[in-house]
Amino acid sequence: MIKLSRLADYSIVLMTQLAGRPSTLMQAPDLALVTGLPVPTVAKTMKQLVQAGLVQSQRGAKGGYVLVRAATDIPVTEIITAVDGPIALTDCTVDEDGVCEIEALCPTRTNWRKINDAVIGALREVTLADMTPQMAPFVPHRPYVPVANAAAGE
Amino acid sequence: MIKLSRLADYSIVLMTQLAGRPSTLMQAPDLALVTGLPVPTVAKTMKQLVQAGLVQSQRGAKGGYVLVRAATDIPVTEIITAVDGPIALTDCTVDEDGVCEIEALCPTRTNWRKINDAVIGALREVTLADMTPQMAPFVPHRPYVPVANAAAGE
DNA sequence: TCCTTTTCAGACTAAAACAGTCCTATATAC
DNA sequence: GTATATAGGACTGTTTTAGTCTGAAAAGGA
Repeated sequence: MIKLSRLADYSIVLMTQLAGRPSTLMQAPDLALVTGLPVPTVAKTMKQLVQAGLVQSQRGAKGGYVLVRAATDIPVTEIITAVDGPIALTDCTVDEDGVCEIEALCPTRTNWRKINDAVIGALREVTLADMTPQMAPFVPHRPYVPVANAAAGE
Repeated sequence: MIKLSRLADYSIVLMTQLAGRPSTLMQAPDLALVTGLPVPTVAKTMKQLVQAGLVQSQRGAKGGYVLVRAATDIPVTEIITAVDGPIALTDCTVDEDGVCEIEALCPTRTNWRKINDAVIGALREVTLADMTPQMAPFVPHRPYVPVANAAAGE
């Protein structure tokens, strides 16, 4: 079914949120609120994006996340790779010298690489900016209420 | 990591074997021998290729499998789809009307479809013939020995 | 300086997807 | 009629993945 992981999907959505509000520090709970994703999942994903150097983080009070580069400079391949690892349709295409145990019987290896490159090429054409259409004008201040209190308040 | 399933990979390998010996009836054990794959796995994969109409099967003694069309007429997408189902990078791209629960918050859906089409386009360029380079000239008659006997023979 | 807020790092658990195997039924050739 | 092959489906074990949780580190403000 050739699909990318759900986390990679999330990461694109999160990145578009950051892209829609350039130079605005957004915190994990904010992003969770805006995207509808659970906070821990957002945190986990953002972690990976920071490590990949796509997002800059600021710790501590008034912390949050910002894009490092402009959205037009970020191909979606880079986001996907950051979360899912290198794009490789088959195991053959991962290493130069195949670890493929049936390599001798698999004359299609070089052709796989061609296909792989074609897919990567198709993905590299698209930037984060292309994925960021109309966007809500600003970050709503979040009416964040701890669950326990919220339940008690009802 | 955007990868196709191992079964899809196998199916390409198996198809190239059939493509290399046009109009030759090959049996599951033969294909297993040539590819190095276990027989049950070959059988399972061939089953799906037959159902997809890519391969014709003949039951009974002297049975086996043949390609229905010429290798040049079979895009790899079709093989992959037969085994893995439709190519869909995200769940968004599967249906027309999204079943996506965060659809309202996901303005990237149409853009995903563009990316998806780009990938499919890249894959459609490649036919089975492109994946079938040099091939062993004929089907070796198989020196098939049941495992038990083989062990006893050693 | 201390306390609060927020990210960082890693481990852990549960669930889903997948590969692979096996058994029985059906069709064909001799 | 018997031997040989595929067809169809169910089943199991493994791997991958999603998601959660806990403690540590860093920054801001009182």
